[in-house]
Amino acid sequence: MLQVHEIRAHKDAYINALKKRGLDASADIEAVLSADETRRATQAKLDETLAQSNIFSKEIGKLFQSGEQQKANLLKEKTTQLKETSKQLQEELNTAVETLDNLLFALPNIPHESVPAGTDENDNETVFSEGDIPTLNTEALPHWELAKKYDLIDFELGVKVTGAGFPVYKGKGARLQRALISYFLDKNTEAGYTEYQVPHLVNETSARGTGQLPDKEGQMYHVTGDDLYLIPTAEVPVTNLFRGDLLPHTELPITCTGYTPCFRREAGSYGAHVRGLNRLHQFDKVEIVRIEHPDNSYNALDGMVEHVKSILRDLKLPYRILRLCGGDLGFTAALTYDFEVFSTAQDRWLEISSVSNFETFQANRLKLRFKDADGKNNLVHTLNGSALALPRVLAGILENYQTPDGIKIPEVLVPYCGFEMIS
RNA sequence: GGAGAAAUGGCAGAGUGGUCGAAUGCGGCAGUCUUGAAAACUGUUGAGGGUCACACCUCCGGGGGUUCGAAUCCCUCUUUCUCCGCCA
Repeated sequence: MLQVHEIRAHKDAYINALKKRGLDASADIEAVLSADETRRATQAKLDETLAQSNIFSKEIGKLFQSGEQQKANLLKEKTTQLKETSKQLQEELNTAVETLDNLLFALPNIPHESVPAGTDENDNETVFSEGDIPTLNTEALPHWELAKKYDLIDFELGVKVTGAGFPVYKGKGARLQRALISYFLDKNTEAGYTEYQVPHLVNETSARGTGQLPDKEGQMYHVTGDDLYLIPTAEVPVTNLFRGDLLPHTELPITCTGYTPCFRREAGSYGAHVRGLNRLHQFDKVEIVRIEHPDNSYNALDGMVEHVKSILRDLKLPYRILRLCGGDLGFTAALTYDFEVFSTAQDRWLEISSVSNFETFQANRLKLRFKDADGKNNLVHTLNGSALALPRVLAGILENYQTPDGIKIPEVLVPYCGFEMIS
């Protein structure tokens, strides 16, 4: 959520920045400012009324103590009107706050200056690429066929037990997946991230805190019986660990990693590109989260990018890094780098990580602040990224490492797998 | 699931209708003393809104109510603890 007082101070800058998202927000911004105006005016009136009635109450108290009952009763009558007024003003204030909040909730984060203009994924900017794309022979198979051939993943069984998009991993497929999770967690821990195991269901407040609500209401599985949401990413529970905190600046940065399954309804996104592991309702992901001093957040973002690079180098997968354009940027992000692995057999790029700086957008909702060296309280910057998302990495490995004799296991994973080859 | 107890500032812990944003202790910060440190002493030390700055307003788990006035009384929800039952 954007900060009102910032919008008040830099109205035009906000309108301009949002244009990069293809959004003409001038009317919305005006609405915010006028709602804010109303809120403050109402607040001031209410405060005045309460101040007056506080004065009366104190006087009445004194009168009672000195035994001047009659005078006290006289004053009491005076307060009835004030009570009525303050009750009314309180209601007005509540609606004013609600109006303002709803307007603010609807506004996305403002893009960082380096975000390229653009409307969709075609306008994303490739900023880096690395790794050789293997030349496969003509019998090369896409991963869903390899999965079947070597009995690694059973999609039909998942349909039977739950439904489409809930694959069942088995044998060496399950083992390879577990190996990847362990390897990612170890790698992240070595880089200084503290490992967490967190709940896979979150309450509404948490989902609002990181911005999944109200923006992505339909994307999450909602457990209505207990009013909880299945997490779409570990970002939600992990970041919310710190919701409401006021951290000493000496504790920054806070760095976390965690493995969780992720649940996404993916409503309406069926089609040609969702075969196999490409798009699932349940998948595994290892996430990294950083809580940073605002002055350091972009350094930290670069560091996260380098970290993810090193994982992909370890795995020897060909990949590229995109800087998302304004139109493709997520609601809460100021700057996002997407990592894509080239899937040779499918001849297309698969997104396997998304690394973002949210600046104060989440922190504002989370009320997550730090106390600066001079004793002032400020919002932190939050960042997160996948390191990494499992299914498409698995797809990339299966497809790029296939040989006529079977699938080779990337060297770094052999100790975790306990085998070198799937055949 | 049943019965009972509790929730107060960074922590511990007083406060049962007015002068309480809240005693006291610990911790934190600043100072005195000291070559420096410790100890001792002195001062200071919650958050949000609002204002140019003050004033002022709000907050004692959340929400609602009684009252001129609520940390304190009532209702409700949540959480924690103890006991019982059940159980990976």
